[in-house]
Amino acid sequence: MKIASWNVNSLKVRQQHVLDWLKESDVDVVCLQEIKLVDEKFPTKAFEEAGYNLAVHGQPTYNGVAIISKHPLEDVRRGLPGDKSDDQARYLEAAISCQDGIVRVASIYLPNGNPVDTEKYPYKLKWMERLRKHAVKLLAAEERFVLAGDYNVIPTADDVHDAEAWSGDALFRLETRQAFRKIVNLGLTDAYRACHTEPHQYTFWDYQGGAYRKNHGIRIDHLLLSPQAADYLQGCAIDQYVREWEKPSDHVPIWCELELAA
DNA sequence: ATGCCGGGCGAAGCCCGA
Repeated sequence: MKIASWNVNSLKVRQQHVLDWLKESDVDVVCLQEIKLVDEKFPTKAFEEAGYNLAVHGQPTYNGVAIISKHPLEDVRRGLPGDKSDDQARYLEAAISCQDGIVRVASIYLPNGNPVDTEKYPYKLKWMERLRKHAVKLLAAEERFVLAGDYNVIPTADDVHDAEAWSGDALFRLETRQAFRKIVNLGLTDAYRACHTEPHQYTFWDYQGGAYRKNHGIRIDHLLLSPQAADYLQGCAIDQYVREWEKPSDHVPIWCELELAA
């Protein structure tokens, strides 16, 4: 089963990109972030006609996450537990069942957190702690799961073109990396790092200043696997070529393959 | 270079992203 994550930066603008990429990548499941749509405006028909099942947790203008799957979606959960006052659509979870078994998948759009001297940064850190607590609960079930998303976290200096320049940024500052490690160190596997050791592989390049041309990127989109899922990990890749399409998202898809039949 | 792009909203210019 191939499971992907992609921050599309507006599904309205990127709908055809997603349909084209689904066709050629042949992934089973893609977790989308920043769809920037309310549920009613989701292009349900286009994806259903292409043969996909959908779960959507939308919101006007900002945020919004979705899961698009060839296989049926069950036990859909909208929103990250732990704060009833949080109305930002950043978390969606569903169980995907195919003939070789079930994998629980979450689409995550973790808060950016900049500027760090505003309420945005503590919101990010609290959100990460809520995610950690939720991961503890998921792990207790001893199931296969993939937490896929735009984490807005640069895990190490190898995951950014200029670590010095990013040292104070909400995506890279020490507290952020510590909070991320607290999640990973519960026993999750960063699928990309489990399959690749080479540094400076990125999933995001800013639109500004020719960042893509200069390869000034960051690796912030991650697939975190439970031990039960990591046992079946066969490969992981970043589809960087999508960044060269006409009017691209600033993020590219990342996917992993679980060989469930093995 | 915390706004150089690019999107939303809505019809000009501000808010937001990373």
